[in-house]
Amino acid sequence: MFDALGPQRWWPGETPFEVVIGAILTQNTNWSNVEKAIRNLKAAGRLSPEGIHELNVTELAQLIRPSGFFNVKARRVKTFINWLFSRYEGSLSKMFAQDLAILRDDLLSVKGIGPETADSILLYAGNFPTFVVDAYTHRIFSRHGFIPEESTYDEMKSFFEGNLPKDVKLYNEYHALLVNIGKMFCKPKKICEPCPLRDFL
DNA sequence: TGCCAGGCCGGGT
DNA sequence: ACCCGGCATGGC
Repeated sequence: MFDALGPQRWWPGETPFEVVIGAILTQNTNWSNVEKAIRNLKAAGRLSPEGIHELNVTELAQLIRPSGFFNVKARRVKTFINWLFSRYEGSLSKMFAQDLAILRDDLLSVKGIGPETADSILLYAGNFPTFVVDAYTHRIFSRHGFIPEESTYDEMKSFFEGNLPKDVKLYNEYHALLVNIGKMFCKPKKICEPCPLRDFL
């Protein structure tokens, strides 16, 4: 895949905090919509833990409106920020100073942060070696018979971590390539025949 | 035009 | 323990 597509410049966030917020906003959402929401936050001078902490949920919801599901996401972002302040004094650096396994469980305890969002935060903002599974990963590998269709998130994560060297750069690039390839060739109700991905896998 | 997007939660069975 | 609807904007 890498030979065919090259490096993906994945998650072009300027700061770890921007990546974290993007990870929540992009839940089941096109990235171009998320970019608009991030631009709004930036333009309003609110793209920081303190900046968001001082907003109420309604104000935040208006700023992130283009990202869709803005009411739920505003609550999720606020919940995360409140948690960040109560647990890590509002500091991502302190948060990322935790051990991987502990921090992952910690993140999963925050309402609105599921396994993919947690792993995205850990890998793309914190540079931890944790593999990110998403809908494309599942679709591509189950359709090709590498994993059962009914695999759980953690089963798939273990599958990839068990078959790949534990390497942050590799995990980063691999997930990015899967998503971008999936966008082109692996839609939910359009099964390509023959599948162009055969050669990659 | 309908389909799709880098999920997750909560309620009903 | 599953299954399923709700959440909502924007691009093609």
